[in-house]
Amino acid sequence: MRVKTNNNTFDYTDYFSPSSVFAHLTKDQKDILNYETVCQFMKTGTVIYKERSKMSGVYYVNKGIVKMYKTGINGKEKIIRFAQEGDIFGFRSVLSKEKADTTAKVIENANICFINTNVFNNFMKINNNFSLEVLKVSLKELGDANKFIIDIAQKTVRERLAEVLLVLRDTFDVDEQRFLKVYLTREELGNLVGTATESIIRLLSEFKQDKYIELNGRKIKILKAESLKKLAKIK
Amino acid sequence: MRVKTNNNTFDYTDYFSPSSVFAHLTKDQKDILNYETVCQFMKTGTVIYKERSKMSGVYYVNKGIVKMYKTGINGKEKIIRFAQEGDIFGFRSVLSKEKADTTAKVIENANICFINTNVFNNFMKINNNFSLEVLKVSLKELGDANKFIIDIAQKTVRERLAEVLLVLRDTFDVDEQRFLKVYLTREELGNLVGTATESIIRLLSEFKQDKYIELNGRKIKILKAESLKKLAKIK
DNA sequence: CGTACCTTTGAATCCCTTCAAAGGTGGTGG
DNA sequence: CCACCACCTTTGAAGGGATTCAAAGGTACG
Repeated sequence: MRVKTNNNTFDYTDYFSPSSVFAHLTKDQKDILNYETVCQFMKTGTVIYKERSKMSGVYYVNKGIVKMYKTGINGKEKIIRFAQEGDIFGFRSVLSKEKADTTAKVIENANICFINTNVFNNFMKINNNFSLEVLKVSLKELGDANKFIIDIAQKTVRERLAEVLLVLRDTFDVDEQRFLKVYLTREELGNLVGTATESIIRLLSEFKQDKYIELNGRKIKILKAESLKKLAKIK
Repeated sequence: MRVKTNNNTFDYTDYFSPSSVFAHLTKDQKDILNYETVCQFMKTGTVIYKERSKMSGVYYVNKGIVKMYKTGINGKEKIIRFAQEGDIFGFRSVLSKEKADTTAKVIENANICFINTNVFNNFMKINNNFSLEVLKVSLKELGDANKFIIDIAQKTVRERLAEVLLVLRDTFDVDEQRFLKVYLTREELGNLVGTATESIIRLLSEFKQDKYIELNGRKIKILKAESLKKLAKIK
């Protein structure tokens, strides 16, 4: 893939992650993909695309973390999902030929690749294995969304926060000191759980007092996963 | 398709709706599908499959309405979506090879068809047009789910009910007297909106007093769609 | 070293749930 | 055809979880 350098030239570097959907392309198709893909460094806070914008292609996370969120009443955001190394995003809009229904924003310095709609759609058309793999990704997202709907509809904020912490651990893993490898502001946690920032703060400090978690600024360490699981009422 | 009769023999009847995903099969594939499909009358209340059951195929609604719901805390249900004439359901679990994540229950006398996993998966494998069409359906469901998540996270129950009424009208249309063509119990409306039955009752009677809607038992007529839209804060 | 943003705590308010109880409706079987 | 039972609808009242507003303290980064 082509990676933009500071002086606007290109370097040709790594291939796509073997766990990404692109692993299911043929050798020739991978070559085309690598040639057609343009990657770019983006620092935390960069907006990749906005809700209701027209999409001209799909994105691939080569490195870093991106949050996808929808803006609701009073400009309050709801984080729908994250994309990290090896994930693609933006394909829902491209495939359904609709405008973006979320905003994508970098929350950890990232290297983001862009794949043109034509290139992507062509792969979808000519490579059934590939399109089935993309289908799998969207089914996974659909399953997650369904699960979240019942959680937010029926669980308390406390239960949802406990569950979100466990999900974050499974999604982003932990570092050597067992801190979650994703650093969210209290507000972002609220936007993820679907509650007010203040509620997150109160509950986090409650979890800390109960020794379920350890806090260090935005870094969170889960101490008692089992207790959180019970609290979250996870079956 | 084969339709089971009372004395356990089969009648061969109608083809699939031209608006269904199966319209994208080839003539030969349609013949196979029609031969392999078994349809059956099911009356209101019939459970087609339960959450966590192993799926052996996908379903097609030839007639009637089916609700898909998840059971949460205290056995309280959350309706995730409906399937009506021409819709397929159960494919998420079949394709992702997972157990069902919802229960499917008939809420209006229905004729439901069953298509074996092998048959369905084979079509997915050999007919790219077809699999892209199934992808489209799941993308639609994903878009709806994402939209619902922000609604339930940020809107009040009143706003959500107003929106749900409008969505029901768009989904099921109205009869000659302009009543919604779907009859839900107050409890089901609650399970759809994500609130208590009593809240639905209070709000419906409020909407009625405000002349936004007309009620006749379970039949609902929307009188002022624009007012409901404004109330629902729909962009 | 100052500004912008994030975090924390307190207090008041409210939307919604829950519990309880009564009234209504529809369908089934005698 | 009517009675009875199961289920659904309605209304009232109390209680609580969560939001909102406000204000102060903390932190990071240019």
